[in-house]
This record gives sequence, C-alpha cells and structure tokens, in this order.
Amino acid sequence: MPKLGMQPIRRRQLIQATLEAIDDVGLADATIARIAKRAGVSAGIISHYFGGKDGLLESTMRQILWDLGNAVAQRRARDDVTSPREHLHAIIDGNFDRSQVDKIVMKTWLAFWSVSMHRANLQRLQRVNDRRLYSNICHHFRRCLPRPDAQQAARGLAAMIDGLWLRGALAPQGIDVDRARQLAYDYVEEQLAHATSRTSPNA
Amino acid sequence: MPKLGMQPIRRRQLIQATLEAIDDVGLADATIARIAKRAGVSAGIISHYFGGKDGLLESTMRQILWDLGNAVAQRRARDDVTSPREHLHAIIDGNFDRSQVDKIVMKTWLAFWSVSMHRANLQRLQRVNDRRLYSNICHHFRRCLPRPDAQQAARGLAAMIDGLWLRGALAPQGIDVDRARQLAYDYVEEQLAHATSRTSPNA
Amino acid sequence: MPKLGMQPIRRRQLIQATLEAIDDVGLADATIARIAKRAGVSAGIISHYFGGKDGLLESTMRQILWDLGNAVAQRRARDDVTSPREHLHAIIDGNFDRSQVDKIVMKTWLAFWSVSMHRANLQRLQRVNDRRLYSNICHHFRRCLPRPDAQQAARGLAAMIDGLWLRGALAPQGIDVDRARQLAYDYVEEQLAHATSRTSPNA
Amino acid sequence: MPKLGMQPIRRRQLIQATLEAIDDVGLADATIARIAKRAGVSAGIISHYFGGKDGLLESTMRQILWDLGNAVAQRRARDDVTSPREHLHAIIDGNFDRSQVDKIVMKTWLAFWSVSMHRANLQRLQRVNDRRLYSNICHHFRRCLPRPDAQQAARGLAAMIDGLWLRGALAPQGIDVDRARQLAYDYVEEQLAHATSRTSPNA
DNA sequence: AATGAATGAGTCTTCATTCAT
DNA sequence: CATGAATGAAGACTCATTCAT
Repeated sequence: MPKLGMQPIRRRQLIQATLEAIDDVGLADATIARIAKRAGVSAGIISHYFGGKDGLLESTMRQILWDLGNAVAQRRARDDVTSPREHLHAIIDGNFDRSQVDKIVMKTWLAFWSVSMHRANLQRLQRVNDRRLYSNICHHFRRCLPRPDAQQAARGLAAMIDGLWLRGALAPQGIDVDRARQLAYDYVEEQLAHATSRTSPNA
Repeated sequence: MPKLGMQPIRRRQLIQATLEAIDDVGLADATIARIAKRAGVSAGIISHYFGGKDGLLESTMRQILWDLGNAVAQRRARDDVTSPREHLHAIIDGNFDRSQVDKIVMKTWLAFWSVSMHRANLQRLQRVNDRRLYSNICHHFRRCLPRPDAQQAARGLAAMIDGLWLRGALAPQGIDVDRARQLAYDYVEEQLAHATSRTSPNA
Repeated sequence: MPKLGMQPIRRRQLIQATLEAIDDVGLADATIARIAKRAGVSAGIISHYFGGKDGLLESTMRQILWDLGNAVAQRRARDDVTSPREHLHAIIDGNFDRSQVDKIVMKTWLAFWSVSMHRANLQRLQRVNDRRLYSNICHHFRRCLPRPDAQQAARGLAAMIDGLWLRGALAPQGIDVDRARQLAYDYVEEQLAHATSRTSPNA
Repeated sequence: MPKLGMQPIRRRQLIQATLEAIDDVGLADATIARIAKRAGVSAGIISHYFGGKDGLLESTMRQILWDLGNAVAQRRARDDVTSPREHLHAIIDGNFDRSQVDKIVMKTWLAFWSVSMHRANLQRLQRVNDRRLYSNICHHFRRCLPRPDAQQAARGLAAMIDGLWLRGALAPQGIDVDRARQLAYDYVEEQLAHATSRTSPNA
C-alpha cells in the first residue's frame, strides 16, 4: 500500500473530505473520525499529515482562499480586461465562479467566518482575504473616482458581494449566480455613473 | 422557599450568559458549564429550564431575532414614517441599531448563521427572519417600482445590509454604523431614482 | 448517590486506588481507566477532582511524602527522644515504619524517583523531601560532630537509608525492616563513636 | 547494496540513541519514533532489529549491566588487587567509574529500576546484577569476618553504594564521585576494623 | 537492508445530561 | 428550586507495529 510521495495526495484527499464533511454535517460535527472515514483512511493519519485537527482546518481554509484568489486572478488575467469596469466585473465573476463545489465551499466559508473570530491563525487568513477583496476593488474605483468616493464604493461593493454570498449560502435553493452577478454589476454601474458625470466618460 | 416566578428571570440570565460566552470563546467552546458559571448558577439548571443545550441555543436565537424585529418595528412605528423611503430607512436603521450589545449580538449571529445550516429548528428561525427582511423591503419598493425591479432591489438591499453586517462583524475595529447606514441609504436612493424617473415622483 | 462533601472522600479513594494500581501494574500502565475502575468510579471523575492525570499523580506523591514526614515527626515527638542518637534513631524508625502499605509505597516511591527527573512539579516535591532527610540528620550529627564530619555522616546515613529502601523495594522478598534498621543504627553508632572519642561522651 | 555486518552497528546505534532519549525525555516519553530519529534511521527498523520496543529496552538494559560489570571486572583484574580491602575498593571504584556517560546511565538505571518491577525479563536482569554486587562484596568480607557479620556488612555496603548512586542521580548537581567513594571506603574501613580486632590483622 | 505509509488500539480529556439530596 | 456529584459516550491524539516498495 505505502507508496512514495503520498503526502500531497493524502493532503488533497483529506482537505476534500473535510469540505464534504462540513457540507454534510457542519463544522462542529466534522470530527476527525468522520473526515477520515470519508477519505477512506484511518483517523490517525490526519494528525500525521496535518499535525492535528487545527492544522487540517487551517489547510482547508487556505485551500478555499487560494481557490478563490485563483478564480479571480484568472478572470483578470484575460487580455480583454483593461478598463476599471472590466476589472471590477472580473472580480465579481471570480467571486461568483466556482462551478459545482459552490455549495460546499459556501458552507465551509460560512463556518470559517464564524470560528475565525476565536482562532488567531484562521483570523489572520480571513482578514488577508477580506482586505484583498477590498483593495482590489478600491484600486479600480480609484481610476475613475476621487479617493473618498472610491473607498465608499469599494466598501459597498465588497459588502454587496459578501452579502449575496451569505444569503446565497443560507438560502435553501442556493444562490442564483446570474442574478447575484447582475446585482453586483448594477452596483458597479451606479458607482461608475457618478464618475462619468464628473470625470472620465470611458470608465 | 421556592421563589415564585423564577423561571423568566433565570431564562433571561441564562440567555444573556450564553450571549456573553459566545462573544467570549465562540459557540464551539460555549459549554454548559461555562455558561452556567457565568450566570452564577449550577450547570444542572440549564437542562431544567431549557430541556438541554439545544433548547438554550434555540431560545437564545429567538431572543436575538426578536430583539432585531423589535428594533425595526419601533423605528417603523413612528408617526413620521410614511413614505417608502422613510420605511426603508427605518428598516435600515433598525438593522444597524442595537447599541451596546452590538458586538456580542453580531458574533452570535455569525455563529448561528453557521450552525443553522445543519439544525432544522434553527434553520427555520433563521429563514423566517431572512424572509421577513426581504418581504419588508420588497413591500416598500413595490410602492414605487414594478414587481421585478422591486424584487431585485429588495434582494440587493437585503444583501447590502447583511454584507455590511457581516464585514462589520469580521472587522477587527468593528462596524462603523454611520458609514454602513449611509451605504445602505445610498443604495436605496439609487433604486428609488430609477423609480422616480419612471413612476411616482414622491417615493 | 451524590452527597455533599464528597471531594475529600473521593480524593482519598482515588489516591489509594492510584497506589494500588502502581503496585499492581506499574506507573506506566496505571491508566486513568484502571485507577477509576479500581476505585469503583467512572474515569471522568478523575479529571473532575484532580484536573487531570498529572494532578492525580502529584497529589499521590504529596500524600506519600506527607505520610513519611508524619511518620518521622511522630517518632521524634515522643518525650524520651532527646539525645542526638535518639533523634537519629527516630528518623530511621520513621523511615522504616509504615506497616502494611509498605510494599505499595516503596514501589510508588521508586516509580516517582524515576519520573520526577522529567517533571518539574514532581522534581520539586522530591527534592524537598531529599533535603529534609539530609537536614534532619545533619542537624543532629552537628550536636556531637564538627561540621564537615557531621555533613559527611549525614550524607552517609541518608544514602544508607535510601539504599536500604531501594534494595528492599527491588528485592523479591521485600525489605527486612529489622535488619535494615539495625544496619542504619550501626552506621549511626560508628559515626557517633568517632565523636565520642573526641568530643562528648554522652551523644 | 545490502551492507554486510550492519546488524551490530545498527544495534549499537539504537541502544545509544535509547540511552540519550531516556536521558532527554524520560523512559515514558522515549518513543520509538524519537529514538529512531535520534539514531538517524526510520522507525520501522527497530522492530526489525530488536523485534519490538521490549526487545530494544531489554538490550539496552543488558548493555548498561554489562558495562557496569565490565568496569568492576577491569578494576579487579589489576595485579595489585589482592587483599579484601583492595577488592572491595575495586568494586566500589567500578561502581563509581563510568566517565562521560555517567548522567545518562544513572537516569536510565533509575528508569529501569522502576519498570523492572513489572516486567519479568527486566526483573531477571536486574536481580542478577543485584545479587552479583552483593555476592562479590560478601565474598571478600567473608575473608576476614564471620559469615553473619560478613553478610550484614555486605548488605550495608551494597545499600550504601546504591544509595549514594540513587541520591547522586536525583541530585540536581549530580553525584560527587570522590565524596561518594570516600563514604563507601569509610564504610568498608569500619567493617574491617571490627574484623581486625577479632580476626585477621591484615584484611 | 531500509523506508515511509498506514493502521488501530489505547490514552486522556471534555461535556451534556441525570439524579439524589 | 437548586445544587453538586457522577456518568459514559465521544473527542483528539499517540504510538508500536506491519507492510509494500
């Protein structure tokens, strides 16, 4: 059974099993035993690869943060993304991308939001992500809005995105991605409209 | 010896202690023992008054839901609240009111959002609240917007409110109520602006 | 079942059960489950009363140290104990007293000697006891010997006592108390003999 | 590829690593993983060479017993060791020899004293050593003392040696070899003094 | 010969709950 | 009404051992 280089394979397996377990029974009941069973391995291996449950949770959170960052980055890397509007749309699209795992990830996110308030390491991760979303948005609003307006717009859009996400996660029928995206687009449009009337017409 | 009417007193004590415990160590570590100690009573009494930990949590959630509903209702009951805009502002104000317990309540809310996904009873409570916020908002947008626009505006405003709340809860420096409220007001204004140009001028 | 003031009763029960378990299977295998079963209580209660296994072990060690100190003190408190020789004999007698539990205590002592090297709290207890034995002995030798001789004699007698104890603990047939005591008496006699020839004849 | 004669090399490596681990963290925490890491090999190899942890511990104990026996034997093999006194001094010197590994060995010894009470195989080894010390000593006292006196003297000297060892092992500053040896010499002298006055003048 | 992977039994601990007083 | 005692299941974690490579 034991082959070489299992570590990355197992780590991925276990993180995936963690996401599924959280989706299934919630973070509070996502015990090591359950996660291990779902991954088809023994419980002891988790401590072996992650040093303990905390390590597993942190790695899981890192994973979904990285996935999100990656989704956004990919959208923004496309050639046709140049204007502030396009960049902001790319950010929105990245935040509402994430195909089939969406439901799982949203639940996990919700769970982490809650626990991160009381765990320094998770809090740090979570905060970096928060600031990144805000900074990205703010940066592009800045290209066509005066600083205070850009900051306010960025706060609004970030809240809108997170709020849509949150309500989507809580809604029994799940999130309606197109509708959510449209609401975010609309919000961007409103903000840019103010800009247009005052500064540049081709935001 | 048996004091009369201890029940409501004890229940309030224990719910308050629960909120404080969640604020302090998080829901996961808010054990019955800790809550009881904070309330200055023995652990056994919780099962006596609430039938168990689940009952206590449900009662606690009911409490904060009721407080929220109450805050909104009070704002809307004022004589000068008549127009859609005034009503929507009242709803916003209600959601961002809640003086000194704010931080505690926000943390608790966050915790309940997470666990309610996996507990039927909490989920029901949470959903009622969600729908109430949406319905209230939608109802007033309907007075000056066509149904689809009103629904979309309501979804947007609800998301905005929850998003501001969420980010406020997560932010280390807490929420900036005035700024949050202003963002929500602005959002309302944008939606009503569309209405004005098409339907009624006195939204 | 639950009566008031069980704490001291349970603590004594559990310490006794710990001694018996160590005597039975050794410290390494004296698990909480085994100790609890022997005491006829559930395993959880140990953490409840002692805060954990470490607390139980420390309390157990304190107990046997206190018992030893007490045995010595009682001997020395007798009216007819006045001369250095009598005091030293009382110390020896105290160290070799301890009736029926002797075998159990000796094994526990041996176990604690070993683990105390790597646990700060136990090491402290153990060291206090070591120094107490030496100081007591030294003090009485000082009454009839010059300081360097008294110190050397004290080191010798302390070593003799501990060595007899150790070998008694290890011997399959247990310790022969009378023989051990006689050897210690003899050692005292030799030391005092040197004193006699040089200083006081009525040591 | 398979190197020839690895067995004795590996065994010595692992035994040495075991001693160091016990010195470092105590027998209870001297896990196979730790020992293996210290030896710079994989954990699996221990079972391969020693059949399991028990085998390793037994081999380790055999090693230190053999080292002790060897130290004594070397002292006694010297040409100028002929009289009982010289032999007894050689035994004492052997027991307090053991240069640089002293502290490590003393700790290990202490640990084994404790566990050997509950492990048949270790107990046997330990007992052989005990009896050897006693027999050696007794044999030489017999050359100048009547049997009962010789036996008693042997018990006393053995206890003295072990006691000095024990207290040396427990003392934070370690053992003072010269002082310990002097105390043992003195004890021998006292015993032989009795002999001189009664039996042979050239003990 | 040697390793890293993996297991599963066993340990300590926590915690909601029950119960006699 | 209220307490403190007590339980027992469940949790995370450790560790000696086995096995395929």
